[in-house]
Parts: sequence; C-alpha cells; structure tokens
Amino acid sequence: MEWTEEIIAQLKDLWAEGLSTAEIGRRLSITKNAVVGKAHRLGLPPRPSPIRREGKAKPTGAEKPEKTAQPVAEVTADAQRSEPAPAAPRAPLAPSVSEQPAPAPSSPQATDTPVQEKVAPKEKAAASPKAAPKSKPVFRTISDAEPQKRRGPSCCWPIGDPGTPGFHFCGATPLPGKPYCDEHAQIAYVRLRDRRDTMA
DNA sequence: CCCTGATTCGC
DNA sequence: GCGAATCAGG
Repeated sequence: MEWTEEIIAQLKDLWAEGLSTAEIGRRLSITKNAVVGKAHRLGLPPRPSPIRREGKAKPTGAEKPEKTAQPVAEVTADAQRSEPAPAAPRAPLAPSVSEQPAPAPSSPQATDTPVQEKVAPKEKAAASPKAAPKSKPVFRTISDAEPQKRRGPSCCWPIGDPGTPGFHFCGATPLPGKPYCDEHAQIAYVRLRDRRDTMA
C-alpha cells in the first residue's frame, strides 16, 4: 500500500467525518485493518472502541496469506472515450470537495432524479449486501448498476457508493465531448489550486 | 451471525 | 511502516 499524502488526507478526512473504519476502507479500496493500523500510526483520535484489550498473549503470529488484491474499478461507460476523466476513478472523492463524498445536485433536471443525497454511515442498515462479506469490495460495472435503455452518451458521475444497492450513475445528458453533464462537470473539472482543505 | 475498532507481530 | 490475523465488545 502506497500511502501518499493525498490518500492520507482522505483517510484523515473520512476519519474525521466519523465514518467507520470498514467504510473508509471500502471507499479507499483497502481493508479496515489497514485503515485502523494507519490511523493509529498517524495518531488520529481514537474512536469509541467497543473493546478493552487486556493483557492477552497472542499465541500464533499473524500470517500473511496475501490475498490477491484487485483494486479494479471497472467503469466502462461508452460516454468516456475521447476524454480521460481527470476525476474519480471509482468514487467522487477525488474531485475537490473533500468533505462531500456524495454530490447533491442543486437543480434536478429530471423530474424523478433519484439522488441519494449523502450516504450516511448507517447505510448498511438499509440494505443487506450478501455479497462477499470478507472479500474485497466488489465494484459494479455500469451495466449492472445502471439499467440504461438508451445508448446515447450519459453522465457517468457516480451517485452513492460502488457496491451498494443504490449505486448508480447520474445518467443525465453530458456536455459535448465530456463524460459528465454540466452539473457534474463543474465539480469534476476543478482547478487544483481551488482546492482548500481544512486539514492540518 | 452481523458489525465495530484495537492490538499484535511477521513481514 | 505496513496490514492480516486476531481479539473483543455490541
């Protein structure tokens, strides 16, 4: 795992937002162990821990079976070909706004915009993902995440979390030559110098 | 069972 | 430093 400054910043941000370690791990495509381990190493404020580990000798050391990690975010939208998306490969956390993982459209263009607003950390209660509890996060492709009828170009801005039931793409008509609609293109194509973080 | 975070310790 | 394995509580 390559802990770049950016990833660490995201970790801190999500940690500060109160997301669970597993949730953070899911968003960063890493395990919760990695999140917890790194968080502790960074000296991040501890969460209300459910346990109090007393003097317990560990019999066997931790082996490393080394599972094949596949951080594959397969988003094959037919809309993005001529232009490489400078933004999120999987989740809308890369484009600017560090404190707003889930973009909320201010002006719904469709009459029934199924926007999920902000995905709260309690989203797990709303659904029971039976898929692979222990394995790596499964990223849904656009084909099964969005039962799109029309084949025309559509905004591929992700709404919600990949792998969760409500996940889908925006689907609005994108700007000419852009993978995103007007609305999301504004957040996707952000000047880096406009990025302002509240992190230390 | 599921979830959570903490710690240990081989690498 | 990293994180899987493990622990331990809800």
